[in-house]
Amino acid sequence: MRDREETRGKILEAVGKILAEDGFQGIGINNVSRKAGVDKVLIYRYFGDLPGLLREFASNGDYWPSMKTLIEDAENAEKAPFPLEASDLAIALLKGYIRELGSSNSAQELLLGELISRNELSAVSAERRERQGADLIEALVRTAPEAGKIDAAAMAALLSAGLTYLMLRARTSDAYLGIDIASEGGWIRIEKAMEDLVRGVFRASEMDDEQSQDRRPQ
Amino acid sequence: MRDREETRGKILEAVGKILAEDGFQGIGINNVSRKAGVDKVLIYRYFGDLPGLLREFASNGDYWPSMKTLIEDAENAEKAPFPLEASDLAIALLKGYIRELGSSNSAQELLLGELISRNELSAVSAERRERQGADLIEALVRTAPEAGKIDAAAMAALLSAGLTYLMLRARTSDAYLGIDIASEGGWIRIEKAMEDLVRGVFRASEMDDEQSQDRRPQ
DNA sequence: ACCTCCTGTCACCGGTTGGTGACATTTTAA
DNA sequence: TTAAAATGTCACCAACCGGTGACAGGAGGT
Repeated sequence: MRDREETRGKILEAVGKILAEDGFQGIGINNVSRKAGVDKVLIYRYFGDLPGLLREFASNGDYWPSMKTLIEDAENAEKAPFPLEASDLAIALLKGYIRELGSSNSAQELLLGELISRNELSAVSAERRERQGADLIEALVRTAPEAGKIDAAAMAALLSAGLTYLMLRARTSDAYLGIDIASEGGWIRIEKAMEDLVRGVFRASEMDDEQSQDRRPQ
Repeated sequence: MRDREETRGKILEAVGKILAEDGFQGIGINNVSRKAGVDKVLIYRYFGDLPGLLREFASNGDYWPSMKTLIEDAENAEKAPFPLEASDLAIALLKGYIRELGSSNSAQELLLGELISRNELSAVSAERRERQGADLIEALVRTAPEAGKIDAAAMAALLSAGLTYLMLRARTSDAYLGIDIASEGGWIRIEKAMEDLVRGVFRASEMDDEQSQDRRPQ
């Protein structure tokens, strides 16, 4: 009742809870204070204003699933019987991304919020994820150098963007372009399509190598 | 001043204007009435309530760029010197989609609105576009039957979803996964990546054909 | 001329938003 | 013990939201 840090904690906790339950748009001074069981004037005292609260939440909260485990999982899988091809690694990363994103409502809300408006929370979270994404690409090219021949970043961007959109879309629609994105079966089709696209582009790049230059590296 | 139809027209027109200028979230009774120069009570009289207004607007307005011209353009291009491959047609369609979507702020707002919430407007527009999308896939498979061997719908869904997300994302962010989606150069990379992915998967599907069965159709 | 219906105008409702000033209580330091 | 500073409480603000009731004026039909 008289502990500043505890009160601050309850407020930040409430922000996280609202983000996960009510969604990004539910985050407001009145709603947060109500959910935290705290007078809203304390929010102003401790965080300045709403943007300040969001800024604080963005830099402290662990609202985004760790991409580190995603990379580690994929790199561990690389130590499988025979070395994975770049395509396998890329596919593993993208499938991991689907899994992580699909299981975190907060992450989905955050991504949605980033689309809707620029604000303190979305700016910080976007910037943080941007860094993680760069790490991901870097990890891909590092462990599978042949991925460097193609514009892996642009393809990863396009495919992960597609997966992201379909994930967000499934929240309000059942179908997209005839695909039943609300069902398990629809997502199996999407994963398969993603897999075929990735494999196809790597195989095509190999073919081009054989045609254009006779000696192949390694 | 005493013409019901004219007033109705001004109201619907204002909805379209708000959609294009202020965005989806700006559509509200008070805002519409202000923009239309009409007392808001008339909106209630002529359209019932806000959902009713949106329903009316959704079924009358031409807020979505015509996909028909998109298909026709692609099919006319098919009458080029030598018949286009399925991959060329698919790429042409997707590039057309980028062009159409990129030039229509209303369309972008509508897509954003569909992500945010289910309401009368987003429901109708989503359903209408769903039909157009099915036409698109149908046109693709019709003019290029070899596309039927792969899950063209799932791939089209994934790729167009990716393009859509990046387009919406560019409204609030400058970069995505290191790609500068706010610049022309970034979009050239994205288009190129999309092209490589599509070509790759078609070529891979041809290779599989040659391996699995010796006689190829046509 | 009368009455009715339709169009348009205006003031108002309860509820929400982000934000502030004044004050009581508690904790801490001198 | 006393004074200052931090913490918590409450009432209030203007601006907005979607929605409604009452009323004025004009048009058409009888």
